[in-house]
Amino acid sequence: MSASRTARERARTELTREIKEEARRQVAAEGAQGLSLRAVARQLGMVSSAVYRYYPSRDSLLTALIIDAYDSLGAAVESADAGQPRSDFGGRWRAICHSARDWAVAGPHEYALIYGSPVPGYRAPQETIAPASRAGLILGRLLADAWASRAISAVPAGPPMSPQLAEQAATLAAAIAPAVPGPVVLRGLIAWTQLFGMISFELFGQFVGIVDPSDDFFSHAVEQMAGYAGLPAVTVPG
Amino acid sequence: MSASRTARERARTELTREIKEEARRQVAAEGAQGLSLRAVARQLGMVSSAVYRYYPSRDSLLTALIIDAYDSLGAAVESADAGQPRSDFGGRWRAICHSARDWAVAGPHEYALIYGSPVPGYRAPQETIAPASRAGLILGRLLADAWASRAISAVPAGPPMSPQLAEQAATLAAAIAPAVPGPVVLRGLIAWTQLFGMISFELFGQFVGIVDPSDDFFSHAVEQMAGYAGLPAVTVPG
DNA sequence: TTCCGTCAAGAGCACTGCTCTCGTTCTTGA
DNA sequence: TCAAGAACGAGAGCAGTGCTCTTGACGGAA
Repeated sequence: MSASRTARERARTELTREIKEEARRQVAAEGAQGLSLRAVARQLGMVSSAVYRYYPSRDSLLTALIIDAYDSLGAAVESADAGQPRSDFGGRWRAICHSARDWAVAGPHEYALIYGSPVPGYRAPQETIAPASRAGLILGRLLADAWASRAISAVPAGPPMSPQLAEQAATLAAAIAPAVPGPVVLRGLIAWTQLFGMISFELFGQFVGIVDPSDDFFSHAVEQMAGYAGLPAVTVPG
Repeated sequence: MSASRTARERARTELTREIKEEARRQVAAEGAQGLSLRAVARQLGMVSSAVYRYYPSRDSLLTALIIDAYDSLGAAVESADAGQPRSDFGGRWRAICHSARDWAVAGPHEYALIYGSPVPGYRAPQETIAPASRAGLILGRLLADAWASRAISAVPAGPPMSPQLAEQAATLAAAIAPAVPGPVVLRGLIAWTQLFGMISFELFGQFVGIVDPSDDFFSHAVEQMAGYAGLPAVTVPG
């Protein structure tokens, strides 16, 4: 009842953390498939049923790991973005892309956890959507900054948008990049899907025998998509 | 000894096929995780150990399904491409993209099988790489046709390629799109990764609350990437 | 001190992939 | 034609899984 919690509460939060960390180790080593509650319990010197006092099911433990993974990626992207001059929009875009890829390559199983195929009967719970959008928010802020300082000025010509798509783009802009026109936001989203398509292809083996290693291709594509999204490219502005 | 095989051989190929089909049903319904050799055996009225006479392991059965999935996707893309006038390069690109997406949406679990995270300790065997490249070959042929008929003429300006990337692009061009310059092939590959990034995002729930439904966004992005890759867009040529 | 809630432990259920053995059946070569 | 041998289905069994239930001990609050 004092300022510090009771011994029981401290033990509880401590064990909850230890279980999650051991689970993360297993996922990092073997993938989500290799996560076994019994193995976690064994490693921690407890019996399997005891783990259920802390996580009601295997899925809930997996959800905790998913949230952590989203957060970890978001933090990596955030710090990469923050490491660039705020007005160097091309540099920020490159930093964002490369930090996402580096994060994924460093922990492919954790990447697969969030951007791979969803696990069996798993449905993303509500608690995951906020952390999931964290990385995307950085891109939105970059677009907003670039637009506000007129680094992106001309609304690109392109095929006309359907009313539904225009509304979706407006809603998305309002959520992550206020005042940025729909077409610009859409270009950003297209570049975003290209980025993660590329990371997935690399990590899931689709580039083997095509572009392997794919470092140079990645950098090249990031540069190309910067230009496509209206952000200044590295040397050749057009 | 006659022209037709023995009864045993016929029974064997028949049962092999039935096992695979039942397995495909299970994967389509529950995902790869839900594939159980015992359940397959039960459904076919045999004992579980008998299945091992036909597929030496669960992974080998999964590999057979993966090959079939690649082939099925390849066939869908091929027929969509063939359904367009050979010189309508924009139409062929759109048909390829939409057929790939339609195929994926119709069987999301089969899509996840080949473009999702690889299963546990699974390493893609040699037999999968040929079927895996089938869909990509169609894109290569499209690029080659478009280039040969000068529908793509100007080699796009862009950031310089590293020697390694240039060599990779040349090798790739030689394999799937002879005579097409590296930068054009690279643009095609970037558009290709964007396409599958988009399909994965849609199927794996990353578009929920962003662009949902994503039909219009998909069509829009396909159009944009057509322009990016140098293929004629639907109405606005620039 | 009493007493209730939390806890670890263990047994147990239903399931999995996979292996081994045991008869039976089909195929092939002499 | 007939026997050797390969292929086959059936069953038991092993080691592992997620999860549930009960039991008994312990800690913290009244």
